[in-house]
Amino acid sequence: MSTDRLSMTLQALADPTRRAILARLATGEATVNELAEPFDMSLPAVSRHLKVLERAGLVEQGRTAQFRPRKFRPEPLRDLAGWLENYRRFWDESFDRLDAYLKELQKGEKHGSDPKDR
Amino acid sequence: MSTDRLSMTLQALADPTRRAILARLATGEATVNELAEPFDMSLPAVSRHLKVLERAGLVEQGRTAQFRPRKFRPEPLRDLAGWLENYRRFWDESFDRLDAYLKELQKGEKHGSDPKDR
DNA sequence: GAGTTAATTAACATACCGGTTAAATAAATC
DNA sequence: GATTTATTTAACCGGTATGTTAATTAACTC
Repeated sequence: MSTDRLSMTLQALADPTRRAILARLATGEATVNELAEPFDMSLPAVSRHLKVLERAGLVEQGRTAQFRPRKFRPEPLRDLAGWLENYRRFWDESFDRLDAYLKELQKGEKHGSDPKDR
Repeated sequence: MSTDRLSMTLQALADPTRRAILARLATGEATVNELAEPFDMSLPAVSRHLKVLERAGLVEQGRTAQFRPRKFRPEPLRDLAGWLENYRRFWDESFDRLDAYLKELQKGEKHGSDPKDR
């Protein structure tokens, strides 16, 4: 397997079980047992899927007592989205205007969004 | 390997050689020999990479004399981008405003963009 | 400290991936 | 029709992925 960041991310996501785990984690932290519950699969198998997601930087391991709660890390997805942008013009008809809008955002708001907006 | 569309797409993209091939094809059609040229790899190896990309629907095979020119198909990337959108809010600070803008686009322009714009 | 709960590691099996070289197929050219 | 050019298929190989069950580690609980 290729070991560059993007390849690892794509590889990690190329499995429905792992995408399901990620979707679950996007709703909040969870333990391995909780994550394994929906799947017809042994615990070690899930544990290994998690290791793949961790290697890709999509999941982070915490530690509380005998629990190792997992947490979702979106950064690799941001990078993947960035790579995908190179191809958006091939399918997105309104890409030109979207692109213009994004450039506008970037120009006028280098400081980021107002915290009270969230 | 998982055989659902999204998994196949991600699997296909999870290899730097295949991403390079795709990048090349995004600039226009090319034969297998042309595609293989930049790589330190046998022709059959490239041929098989192409088959993976084709299975994912990212590449289409043409036929002219003894040549089988390959063509880029962006649709699976559009779908992947769609999937990624579910997670954008996790990393994009300006997602709220972008989302608003996209909704605006969708509302006001159901007919698509003006052809003369392209 | 014995037992329970949470999770990983070890050992193993099967299948797939990505590369190789050699042979086969397909169409053009001499 | 023999040769050249383009490409795929076949046969093979080593490494890795994904699953299993059994054993181990780690921390809490009684």
